[in-house]
Parts: sequence; C-alpha cells; structure tokens
Amino acid sequence: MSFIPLLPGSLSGPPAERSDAARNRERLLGAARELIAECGPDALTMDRLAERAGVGKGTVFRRFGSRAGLMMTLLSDSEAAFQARFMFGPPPLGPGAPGLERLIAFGAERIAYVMEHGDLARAAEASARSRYEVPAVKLWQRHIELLLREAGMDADPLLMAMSLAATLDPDRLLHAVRVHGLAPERLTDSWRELVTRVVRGR
Amino acid sequence: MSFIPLLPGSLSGPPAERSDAARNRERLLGAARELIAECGPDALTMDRLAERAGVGKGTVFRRFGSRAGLMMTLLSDSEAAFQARFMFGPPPLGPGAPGLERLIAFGAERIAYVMEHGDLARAAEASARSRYEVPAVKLWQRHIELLLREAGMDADPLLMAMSLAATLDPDRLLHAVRVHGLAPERLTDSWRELVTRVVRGR
DNA sequence: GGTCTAAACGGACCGTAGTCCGATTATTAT
DNA sequence: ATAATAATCGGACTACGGTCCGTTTAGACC
Repeated sequence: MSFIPLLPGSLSGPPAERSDAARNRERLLGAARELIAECGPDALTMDRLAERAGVGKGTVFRRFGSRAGLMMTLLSDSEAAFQARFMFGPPPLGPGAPGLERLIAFGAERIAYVMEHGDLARAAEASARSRYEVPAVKLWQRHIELLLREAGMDADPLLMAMSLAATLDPDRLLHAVRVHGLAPERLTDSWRELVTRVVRGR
Repeated sequence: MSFIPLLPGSLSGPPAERSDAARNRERLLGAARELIAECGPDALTMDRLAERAGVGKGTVFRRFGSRAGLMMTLLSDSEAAFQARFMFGPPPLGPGAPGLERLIAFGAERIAYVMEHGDLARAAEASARSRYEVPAVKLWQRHIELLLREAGMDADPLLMAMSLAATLDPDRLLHAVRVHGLAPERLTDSWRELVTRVVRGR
C-alpha cells in the first residue's frame, strides 16, 4: 500500500527543484541580465544565452518555455511591485481614492513603467496568439474594468476596459515616444483626458 | 554627352517592369491565393509559395520584400476599396455627415472589414517595428484625427486618434471575437459609446 | 556505499524568414 | 542579327526560435 499524504499533493508545493536545476536557473538569469545590459534585449538570442551561461539550449527552454517566458521572468520583480502598488498601495493609485482618480493614476504609472522597462516588456509580449492571455495583462484589464464600474461607468465596462488597455500597450507607447518623439507627459495628459471623458459619459 | 530627359526621371514613372518579372508576379499572386484558400494565411510559407509558383525563393522576396509585404499586396484591392468608401463614398461613412456620425460609421465598417479579412490583415501587420508605419495605418489614423477635429474635439486630437485606432487593431478585435466569443455587434456598440463620449467631452 | 528512478541535461535537428551572389535573360542600341 | 547591359533569377546559406531524444545525474530508499 502506498503513502497517503495528509494534504493533497498539489498543496504540498512543487516537488522541490533539483539543485542542479536551481543552479542553472540562476546562471541563466545572470547571463541574461549581463547580455541585456551589454547589448539590449533585442540582441539576446537563446543560443548566445545558453553559451554564455554554459548550459545546453534545451535547458534554457525547459526553464523558461520560450523567449517571451524568459523575458517575463526577468520582469517579474518589477511587475510584482507594480501590481502591489496599484492593488494595495497608497491612494490615488491604490484603494482609497475615487475610481476616476485611480484610473488616471494607473495610466500615469503604467506609462512611466513602460518608459523604464519598455524594451523588456515588448520582448515579453509573446507571439501574437497569447499576447492577451498573459496573466499580468488580464489582471490590468480586470483592474481597469473594476475602476470603471466603481466610477459609475454604465456601458459595457469590459469592452471599454479593453479599449483603454489598448491605449497603454507598450508597443504603441514606445512608438509614440521614440518614433514620433512625443513627450511622455503628453501621453499622460491625453490619458487623463481620455478616461475622464469616458467615465463622465454623455 | 548623355541624354537629358525632359522630365525628372522619377516623374516618367518606374522604368517599366520586365516581362518575366510581370509574369512571375502574377504567378506568385495566383499561387498565394490558392494556398491561402486551401490552408489559410498562417500555413503560407515563403518556401511553399516559391515552389508552388515554380520560381526561386529570391524572386519572392525581390517582388514583395517580406511576408508582410506579400500579404499587404493581397489585401490592397479590398483595402483601396475601403479607403475610397470612407474618403469619397456616400455618407455617413463618406463626407457629408457630421464628424461624429462618420466616426461611428468608420469604426463599424472597420470592424466588419476585420471580421472578413482579419487573418490576412493580421499576417500583413509587419514585424513589430514598422507596424505603425504602414501607409494604410497612418491614413486611418489621420482620418480619425480629422474627424475628431471636425466633431469639435479640442484636446490633443492626434493622441486621441492613436488611442481610438488602437481600439480597432485587427489583432485585438479578432481576439475579442474568437477567444472571448464576443459578438461583433457588441464591439460596434461599444465603439459608438466610446467615440461619443470622447467627442462630447466633459 | 549501492541501486534505482525520475528529472534534468545537451546539442543535433527542424522549419521559417530573410540574404547573397554567380548565372541567366529581356531589352535596347548598333 | 549581334552585342552590350542591366535587371532578374534561383537556390544555397545564415540566423533564429523551438523540439526531440539518448545520456547523465541528483536524491531517495535500502
């Protein structure tokens, strides 16, 4: 007869990463940060990364699943911090302020975030299909929807949130700033106008 | 002494396509349409296309520059028709109706267009960088900006047009319909709400 | 220490977009 | 018709993301 655990297996946590796996993950993350610091995210190829970290290519993909997955891992710290700030931090970004003000603050913070981590964020946007299935992206969108409802928006908050989220897409924001040469403040101002008009209604 | 043209060279038109080049271009377009009809745009690879058309791979790229370029060429007819309708056609899409009504009609038509040619449009969206530099995309955006101004929008019409254009991105629209299962009419309704609120202002 | 197993490893391999350059051919001038 | 020339052609080649599978090894149990 086999061992019967007191807790369901899935609650005892993952079966503990093997030590060589942990070592390689750290090596890979370190090497990735080095390469990005040297040449930027676009120049990071999976082959070079494997070589630099001294592991096989298969190992890279088993760890991170894909190039986008690697980039998301690299972003996860700042991403988590951002999430914590808009969900639990002080107003006007966090709870405590009116919905509209939180929306305005959210956009402003998001724009600032993209200005700082934009290239990485763009590289982390997986290939086409799953771009909108990334947990973080879905979270922002639900957050916007929530704030819209709280601000009294009546008409189809889900789709309005989708439209507003599209405005904050890293790709578009970076293009506006880098190609069109627009100042980030102008993006922030425009976002404030946009959400104000959308919320205030007709 | 060399020949002096009466007109600057660039005005005498392109130096006339060589007959074999024209023949190959037709062959390629035909083969591309066949392959897409058979297996959809995603299954069209440049190698298969070259093989089916009976030409070398280099020829494909010299003709169309890239995979996205090929897709744009395939779309150009319906794209031109669409452009003609919103620029010169009857109201409310074309000139003659108030700006807001034209904006609403524009979005509705665009959504319908994406529902029909969406996959092709998505494949035509070049790789990252130049997504917003495609002439057609810039044209829509300027058109939206124009209509916003005409409708009396005061605050930064350029950026508002960018945001609104983001809402109509084929990728997002298709995702909403295919993954979230939203009805296209709901997208149209939401677009009407959105532009109405944006234009009416505070 | 020895044995066993599942997990981790590594790098050869694949499909794809895009490039390059020597060979070919349409066109024009003579 | 012939020769000169410049555009076109074709397919081998590269770079990259991603997969596969035979081999190795960490860790648990004896």
